[in-house]
Amino acid sequence: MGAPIMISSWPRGIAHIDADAFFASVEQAIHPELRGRPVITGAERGIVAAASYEAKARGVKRGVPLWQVRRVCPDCVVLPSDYETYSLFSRRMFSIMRRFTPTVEEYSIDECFLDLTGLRRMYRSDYKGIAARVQEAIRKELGITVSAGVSLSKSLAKLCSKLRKPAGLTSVSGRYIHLLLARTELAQVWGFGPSTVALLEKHGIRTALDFVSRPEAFASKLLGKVGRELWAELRGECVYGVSQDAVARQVSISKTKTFTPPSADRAHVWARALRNLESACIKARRHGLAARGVALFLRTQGFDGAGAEAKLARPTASTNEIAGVLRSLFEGLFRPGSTYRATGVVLFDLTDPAPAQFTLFEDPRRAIESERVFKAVDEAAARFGKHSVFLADCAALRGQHAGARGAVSQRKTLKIKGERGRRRVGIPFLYPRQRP
DNA sequence: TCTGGGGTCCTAGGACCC
DNA sequence: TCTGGGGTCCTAGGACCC
Repeated sequence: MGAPIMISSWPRGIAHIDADAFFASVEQAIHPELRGRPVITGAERGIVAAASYEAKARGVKRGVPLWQVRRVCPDCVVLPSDYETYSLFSRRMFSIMRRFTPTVEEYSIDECFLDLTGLRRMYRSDYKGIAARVQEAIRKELGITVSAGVSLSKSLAKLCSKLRKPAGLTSVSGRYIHLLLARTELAQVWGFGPSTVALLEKHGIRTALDFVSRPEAFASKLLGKVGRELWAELRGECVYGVSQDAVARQVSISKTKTFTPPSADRAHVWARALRNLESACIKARRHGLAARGVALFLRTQGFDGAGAEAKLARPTASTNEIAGVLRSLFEGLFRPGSTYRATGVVLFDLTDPAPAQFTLFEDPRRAIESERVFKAVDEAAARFGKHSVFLADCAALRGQHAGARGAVSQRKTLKIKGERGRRRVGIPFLYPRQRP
């Protein structure tokens, strides 16, 4: 028995659109011979990134190692992920939706929110009908299906879109919210992770309806801001707006790589870190961004992670400029005798590149030169493949001498913080996993 | 048999400043 | 030197999401 649900007086129409098995669906759209067959992507990583519905029907799940896939589904077509193509499809999908409403928030490569509020008259249709037309347009034009949920808030719309997949369409109006919530387990709520679920269960809460039936003060006190917001959202109050901006501003860029076999060799581990830095810088330059800080993580064979970060003298995306700082971080973290299995580099405090702002100590000609060099590197990479041009230290990866280290200079204003600390943005796997 | 990466945001507590 | 109050900024750590 739920408490009556209050709804806001403004009748919102929020839709959540979620592509079905997106990567796999795109592959099937492009390669008709794959339609109807079990297809998965993720060959390059050794785990399932996406599984087509045919594969799912055979028991293949996201995230499982490929050797397991071969066991349960030997005739599965295993493809490497082709992100360029997927993001192309993604952009086309979003632009189709923008024909229906300008208020499209791109939440991830295969998901978005639409604000349909106020459009019913124009389309001579209820919100559900508009969503159906969006679905149809995408199916016709791109050859993939999407599932849609329509309700009064983002959180509710997201629950709805999950209800029927693939190609499902579910709309829940204020009057029926309690029915939806009664059958919604806590873990299905967007924003409730394992910790929160465990906490709520200790208070005898099992379903989303149990949660919203408690007083607001309870949610607020137990879970803080997020708890209060979700409490309202689930009751049909639109707390999270649908952002108009095409893309949210990126805050950090990280590159992490596990390598096998693990290594205790200083030059090798350093070369790995440097390669991560190169990848991160390439991405930053591609997005026209510069970093004000860099962090390095080393992960040992056990579950230890050590990380450190430093501020940069000025915002930059030049591998050469950052390499010196990274080297210092590396020297502070690397423990001889330890065996490492992964390195991670994070560029953070991203900003627009600041042209021609130099510190007293550096040579402007050199910085400009460096910029030109990396422009050329990016062009070479575009033509010959990523890492076709690489810093001399990376030669360690190719079994050559790691000479020419003088090519990277040390920053004078280096500050190292949080040494030994486990820190920061984006690399959760470097942290020890919680024992259940 | 332990499965990879790539991200964002919130909060508590300390440092520092009136 | 002790005693209080109040505010801001930064950091480390958590939690979650795709």
